[in-house]
Amino acid sequence: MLPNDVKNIFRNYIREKGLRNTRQREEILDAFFSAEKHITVEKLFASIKAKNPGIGYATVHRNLTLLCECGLADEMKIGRQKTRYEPKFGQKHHDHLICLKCGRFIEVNDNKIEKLQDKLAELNDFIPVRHKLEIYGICKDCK
Amino acid sequence: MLPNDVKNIFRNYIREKGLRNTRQREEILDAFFSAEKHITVEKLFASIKAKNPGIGYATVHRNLTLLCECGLADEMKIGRQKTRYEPKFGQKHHDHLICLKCGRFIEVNDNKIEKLQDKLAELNDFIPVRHKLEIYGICKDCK
DNA sequence: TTATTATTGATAACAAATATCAATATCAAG
DNA sequence: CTTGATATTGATATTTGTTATCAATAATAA
Repeated sequence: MLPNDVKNIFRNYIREKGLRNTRQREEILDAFFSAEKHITVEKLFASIKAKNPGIGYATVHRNLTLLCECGLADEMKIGRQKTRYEPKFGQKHHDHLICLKCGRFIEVNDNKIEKLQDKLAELNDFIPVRHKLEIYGICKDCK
Repeated sequence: MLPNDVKNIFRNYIREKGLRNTRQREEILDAFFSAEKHITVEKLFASIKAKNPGIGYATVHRNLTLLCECGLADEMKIGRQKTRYEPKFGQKHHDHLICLKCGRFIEVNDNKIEKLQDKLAELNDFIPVRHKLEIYGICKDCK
């Protein structure tokens, strides 16, 4: 079961934007937060369709976009793979170690690196807004 | 004019692989290293076509891939934009500050960050191979 | 010079993301 | 609770960027 706060953020966003809540939206929200992290539209669609064969691909896609807009998801494109979506709620920003063999994502965080990044930006007269750090390599299980 | 070393790397790679050199390949190599950095296939194609209307899109695309293979180019995908190619020769690895307003790329490097990344990987029993750091924000001209 | 075969250029095929649209569902207002 | 306006859905078409196909051509070694 997912935290009520998540549902509230979602419902409030919908209300504020003058959108409407639907059975499908709730379903997609639930499924997305229970599913594996870094999921593709295709996989999420399949998992929802298993319980509700009526669901449409476009609906899942559209609502993942909506989740990104309201800050509950992050879109990530890795190389030539299809777009993945990562649920986001409360948790701190993190970077990724990505295994070149098995494709596994490991979430990591290093405050020193973050600070140095800000310094690096400042040095270039650049106002940092967000960043993305991906380290590609071989994970411990694939060594 | 581009350094002879670049041409030699290219020609040697072609020879070693049992490929053949062509007028188009030389043209694309020249154009790529004279063009703006982080160029798309489309733009490079257009700029070559201006001088040589006979050139084909597929040829440009194929040979950018070839340049990546021989280490003279890097492919980069930013968000939902089309793939960009960055000429690479001699220069050290670098990261990018990317302006959210004008789209400008600023190349930066920080040795401390690189070292901390290696440490971070090691901490997770992960062998780093390469990485990508992109800081998105507002550049000094767009403030 | 010739034979072999890699390359080219035009275009088809492909895959993922996005747009279209008639049918349906939501929800505010009465 | 009903109703009307209109947002959403689901199926599918379209678009977009990338990659594959293939006959004609061109590069290289013998």
